[in-house]
Amino acid sequence: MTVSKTAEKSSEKPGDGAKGRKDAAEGLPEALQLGELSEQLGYVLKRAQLKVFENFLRCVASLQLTPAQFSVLLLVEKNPGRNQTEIASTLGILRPNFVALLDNLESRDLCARIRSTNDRRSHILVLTDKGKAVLTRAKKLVATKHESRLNELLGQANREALLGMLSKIANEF
Amino acid sequence: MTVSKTAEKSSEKPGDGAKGRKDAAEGLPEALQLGELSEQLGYVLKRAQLKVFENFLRCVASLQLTPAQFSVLLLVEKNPGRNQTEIASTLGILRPNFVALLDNLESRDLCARIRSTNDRRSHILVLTDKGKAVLTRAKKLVATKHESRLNELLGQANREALLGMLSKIANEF
DNA sequence: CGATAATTGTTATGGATCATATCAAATATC
DNA sequence: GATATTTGATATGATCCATAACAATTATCG
Repeated sequence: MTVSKTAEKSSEKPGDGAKGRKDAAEGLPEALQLGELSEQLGYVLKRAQLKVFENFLRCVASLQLTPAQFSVLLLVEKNPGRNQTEIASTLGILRPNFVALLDNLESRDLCARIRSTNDRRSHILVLTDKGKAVLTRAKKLVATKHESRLNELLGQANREALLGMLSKIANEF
Repeated sequence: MTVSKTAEKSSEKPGDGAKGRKDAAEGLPEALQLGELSEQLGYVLKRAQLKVFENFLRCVASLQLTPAQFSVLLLVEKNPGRNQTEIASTLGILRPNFVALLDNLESRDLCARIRSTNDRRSHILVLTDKGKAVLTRAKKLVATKHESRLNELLGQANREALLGMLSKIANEF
């Protein structure tokens, strides 16, 4: 967390090598220099992602939804009748790891597995009434508390540009 | 990983609800609709971050460096003489988890722990000669193969704008 | 048709990452 | 000098990510 605090005042020299500089006597904590790190795409991307997830969790804390769970609900709502493999793979989740995630949503009566009639191997996924209601509330919370935060921070135009560039990276990098 | 691959060999169908429609006869794979998911900041951020880390690993594969290890080397080079707690905390790494990371770098003779003379509790961190050489090569690989990829994809101006917005999110969200 | 291959959901499992509690040694504080 | 704090370290658990393997079902094709 305490990362890019952007070096406030480096009045003194940073590295003291091995010979002494009494910190307690001098007082200044002396922030580190990030240097080229702040220009590294991966570094800044990861930090931003952590902050965004953290904020997301706070915003929907009342509904007890993680970003992954929210994305599953969104995708199932938009594509009702798909099976586990389809939903999981489009989210980049491996099938084995998707089982526990679904178990959780199903145990909370947000989502249901239904045996397909034309392929009795697969489980068709649908949202329950409660799942739809929770998702609706989640969308509202995310829109008003989470995504709106971006507009305040970047402005509408920049926000759209950012999403566009990130999508491009996600798809074409 | 296999997310936005736009459904290659999935011989499935879209929403068939519970009643059957034979897919094998029809043919079309019919990709899922991402819907609002593609507008979710967290979703697209995470996907982009995974792609970028993946690409980073490929680019510096010859040096066997992870993004985290690279960031440690960069920060120690820029701030020689700092101790483990300082380096770890500015990277957002908890002290206990930083130990194994450092053990690795030290075992490969890229970094060294030196007992501080004025505080014999702390370990001063410095890069070894080999560490400096490896970091120099890593920087070159990252600049020419990794970061340059962004310019090709977004252009110089957009790349800078992207980094600026991500930094803002990382610091102010 | 029937033997074989492939798919679906699942379990088991291991690795990597992340967080907390705790400890000994050294230092700071009062 | 007694107590508290800091530093690096260990142990441990949670969570996430990836692979192998399995039973049930379906597809393939000889």
